[in-house]
Amino acid sequence: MRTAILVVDDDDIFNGVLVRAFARRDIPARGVTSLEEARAVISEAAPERVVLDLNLAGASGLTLIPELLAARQDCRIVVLTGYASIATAVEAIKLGAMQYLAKPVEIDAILAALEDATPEIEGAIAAEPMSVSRLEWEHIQRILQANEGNISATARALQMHRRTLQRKLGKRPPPFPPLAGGS
Amino acid sequence: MRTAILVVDDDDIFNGVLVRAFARRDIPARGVTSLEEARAVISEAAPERVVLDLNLAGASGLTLIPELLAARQDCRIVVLTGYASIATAVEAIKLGAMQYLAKPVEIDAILAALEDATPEIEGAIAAEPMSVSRLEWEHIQRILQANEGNISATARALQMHRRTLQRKLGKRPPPFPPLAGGS
DNA sequence: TGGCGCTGCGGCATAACGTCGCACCCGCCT
DNA sequence: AGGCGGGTGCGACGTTATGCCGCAGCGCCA
Repeated sequence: MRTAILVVDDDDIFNGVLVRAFARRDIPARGVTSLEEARAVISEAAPERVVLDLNLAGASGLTLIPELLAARQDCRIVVLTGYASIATAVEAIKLGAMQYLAKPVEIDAILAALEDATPEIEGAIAAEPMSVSRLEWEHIQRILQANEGNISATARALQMHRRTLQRKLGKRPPPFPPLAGGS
Repeated sequence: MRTAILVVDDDDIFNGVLVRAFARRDIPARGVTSLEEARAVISEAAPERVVLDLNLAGASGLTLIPELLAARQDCRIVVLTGYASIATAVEAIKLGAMQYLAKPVEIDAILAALEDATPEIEGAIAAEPMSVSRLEWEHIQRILQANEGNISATARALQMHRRTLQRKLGKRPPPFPPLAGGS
């Protein structure tokens, strides 16, 4: 028997929507909204399937991936975030996540990613180049990643004013030109 | 002894820039511009380090990743593309690439990704990343080039207002970052 | 306990941007 | 010829974003 799907997302509303959507499909699911709660659930009964949000009240959900896999090797993790960036996507997959999806996304895509381990190799290549704003966002995320989330250090590396970086980070990422949920 | 870095990119100019940049650092490198050439090199002497572009004259460089790893398990692959997307990034990492970077990118970032087997972040930070303005400028030039100098078309592709593009083009290029050959 | 660095945020002057409009040129079609 | 569509350059104006101050809170460490 499979354990319930663990939904980790600090957005109460979205979290609820997900859990109920799973419930409607007779899939047991449990939602938590913080790293602490998540850890508690893990130590209690390591989940087999997890939907993980990256922005958990400032903390990065990324850190949870190794813990999940340590608790259960065959744990299937799908990362789901409203602030999708290539940098964090690469990191998440490297850490062992199965899939990385950008919100908004349909429940079915999440389920598919959770169930389906087969990646289609013949991934289509994007037709359009990134917009300048998107490129900037990706670049910032990458450097921020390299600096372990240190905003001041990132601002210095980017030769950008710290205040400006803060403001940029506070905003939503620019729309991604090509496909998102695909795969 | 390490084999030369294999650069797979159908953009002759960028390919040349990369190979020369490596040469300037006394790093042996060999550039090829097609999947066929790449396969030839692989069967001849499986490279240890590879810089792989995704858009190879229509074909996806993604397919080369399994082949490279089959030829040499410890092959280090860095995917580099001008048409980055989260979907292909996820795919590339799943297939075994070490890093996924969006053009334009600094040579140092490529080298750092190639060398850094361990997530030792310190090394990566050492090299200064491009400033956002410089990154933007490089990107604009690239797309402008692709559109044969057509400003209106470039503005559309970049989802930027034509007036804004004009103003940006009218200004001098942003302060020079660390990057070598102007690509 | 004070110093140091990171963080978040308010405020303000200035620069950049989005948007509209205009004139001009060029190639094409009828 | 005239009309039409597309590209280019540029002025003007209101709206945003940015650079740069400053302040307070927090964790860290000698």
